[in-house]
Amino acid sequence: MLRFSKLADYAVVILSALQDEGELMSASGLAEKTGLPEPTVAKVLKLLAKQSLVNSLRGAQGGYSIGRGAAEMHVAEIVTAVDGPVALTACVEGSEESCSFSAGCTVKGRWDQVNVAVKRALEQITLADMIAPETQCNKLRSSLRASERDAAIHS
Amino acid sequence: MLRFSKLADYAVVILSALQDEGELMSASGLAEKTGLPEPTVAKVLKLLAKQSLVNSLRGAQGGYSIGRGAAEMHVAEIVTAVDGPVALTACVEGSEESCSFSAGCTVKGRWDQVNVAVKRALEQITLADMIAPETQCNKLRSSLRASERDAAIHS
DNA sequence: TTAATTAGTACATATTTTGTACTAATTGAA
DNA sequence: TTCAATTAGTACAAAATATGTACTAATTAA
Repeated sequence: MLRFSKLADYAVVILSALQDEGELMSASGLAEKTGLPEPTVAKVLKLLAKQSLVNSLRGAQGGYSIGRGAAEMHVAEIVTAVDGPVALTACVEGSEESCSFSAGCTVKGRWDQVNVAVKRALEQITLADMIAPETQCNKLRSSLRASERDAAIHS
Repeated sequence: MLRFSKLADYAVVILSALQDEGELMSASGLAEKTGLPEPTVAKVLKLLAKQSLVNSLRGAQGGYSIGRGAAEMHVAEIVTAVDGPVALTACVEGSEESCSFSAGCTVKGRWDQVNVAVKRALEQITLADMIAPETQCNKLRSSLRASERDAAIHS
């Protein structure tokens, strides 16, 4: 099925809420605003803070603020921050654990290009795209045009 | 982490083996050739057959053959066949189950474009790309043959 | 010093994936 | 016709993973 974890979903919702607010917000405040369970929000925020996608401020009156503009924040980063690096199968180059069937394996290391392709796709969509309605359609249309061009060339 | 299931990995290995052989092969034969456990191979083949990525022939002397040329078989199809449709989160348009937090959710349905982008990326890579003309094994074999020839000539 | 707040870690539960087993249906051949 | 080989379909136990929660430590403004 190839899916992201729910945490990635939450992360986007939380970042969106944070950006919407614009100012420092506590984890509990964000939980209230988003309607997500507080411990989960806290967990996601910690993960995002580790990658500097949000700035954290400890202590009383502390809280979180968004780390950078929504247009400069790629989906790839967000997903990676909460779910770890994009590595679609065990059979990727550089992976420590070699699969036990490698002897007869004709596609060893070939998932690499798939990884790269997916990663690239995720890098071309930003948080801003996910929040703003117009940008989304425009981007879709233009990438559709691009792939139609490609198809025309290759055929 | 965003990963494919192992089944998708196996599917590619099996299809590759099937294509390499070129003729009708039984599930057990493929299991032997690939080194994968037989029940797993059988399971994958059933899933692939359902989507016509392999042709199945029942009965004695039956088996599986590849459904179409490797260059016409996209990774997207293979992954979809074994893992189900690409649907990265519950929050995709058309999804029956609306998430329980949709009230405060500002990114409702926005994962759609991410889905589309990933799907498109997977559609641009074929089984042929993953097998690649010169696999490591082929390279090894051919260089081995070459050195054997050299040895014969020089002796 | 105290209260508020994040950081880090560990863990029980729920869910999903994985691998296997079993039965039914189909087909070629003796 | 009957048998043996083989796929189709389904169900399920075990393993792996994700999820949500709790707890303790560290930090900081008042």
